[in-house]
Amino acid sequence: MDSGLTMQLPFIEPFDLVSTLESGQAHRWRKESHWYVGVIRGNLIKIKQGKFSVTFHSAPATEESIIPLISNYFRLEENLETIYMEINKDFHVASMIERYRGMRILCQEPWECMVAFICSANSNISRIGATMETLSEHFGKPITLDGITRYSFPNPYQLASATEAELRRLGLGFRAPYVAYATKAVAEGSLELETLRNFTYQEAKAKLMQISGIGPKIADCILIFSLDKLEAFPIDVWVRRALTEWYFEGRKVRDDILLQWAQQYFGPYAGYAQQYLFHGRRLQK
DNA sequence: GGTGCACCTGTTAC
DNA sequence: AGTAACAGGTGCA
Repeated sequence: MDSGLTMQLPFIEPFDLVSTLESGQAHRWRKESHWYVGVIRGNLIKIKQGKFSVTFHSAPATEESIIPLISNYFRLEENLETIYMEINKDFHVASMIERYRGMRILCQEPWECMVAFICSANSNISRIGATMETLSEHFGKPITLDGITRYSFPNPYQLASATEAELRRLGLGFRAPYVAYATKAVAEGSLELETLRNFTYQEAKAKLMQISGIGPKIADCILIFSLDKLEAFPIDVWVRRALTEWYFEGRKVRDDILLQWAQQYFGPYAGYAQQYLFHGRRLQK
């Protein structure tokens, strides 16, 4: 029953599965005994990290066939040590790197990532996950693995069958019209998310912010967590606290100024610095 | 061009 | 148990 495929650690060092999955990037991973269970692009995945290896099971795709997808999702080909050297500008970052060594930025499916972060506005981690699960159960397709059943995240056409009123009933609140509108834009082809990968950071961000419900913070989340823009630097309440307390002597500084400063200070991998500062500052509350 | 406030409603904090 | 404040922001006055 536990005869899954094993990946050896040397291949992916450093790697911290728990920090990666519990740092607020993805919202559908659930702990089931010693496994993390979630869905990646229509595949139900069980994954756990031992001392020397990472083990996973999958369905419907076989473990062997899904290695490239897993590798892409966790950015295993990325050299973290190089990135650490780039962003390690001071003892604040250094201590977070030391504490969460191996935490990786995920590469998620842009469409799902966009919906999740539109739903994140003025909400909380727990509720965002519940919302994503509700959408999946209502509009996705069931997938079963080792007796566990979860649902795929609905594609744009599946979710387009939901009316704004229905989304409100499912608990999206004031975000319902935003999700409905963004879904329509993707389903109709006026917003081509995958194309944004070829845009510059600024161009892609401007394009995303044309969508009602997507402001600078949510645009940056979509860009860093699904579109390979590692210079994106989402400024939420925790990052704002970390930056102003640690770098601006507690002064009140506008977000656009903070963003400009952070990208200049941390460089092309600023987004990685953001993730470590965010995670560290949020857990120390 | 910058600032302040309402927004749905589930969680969390007394 | 019951109530109030808050929550991974954004759009609009």
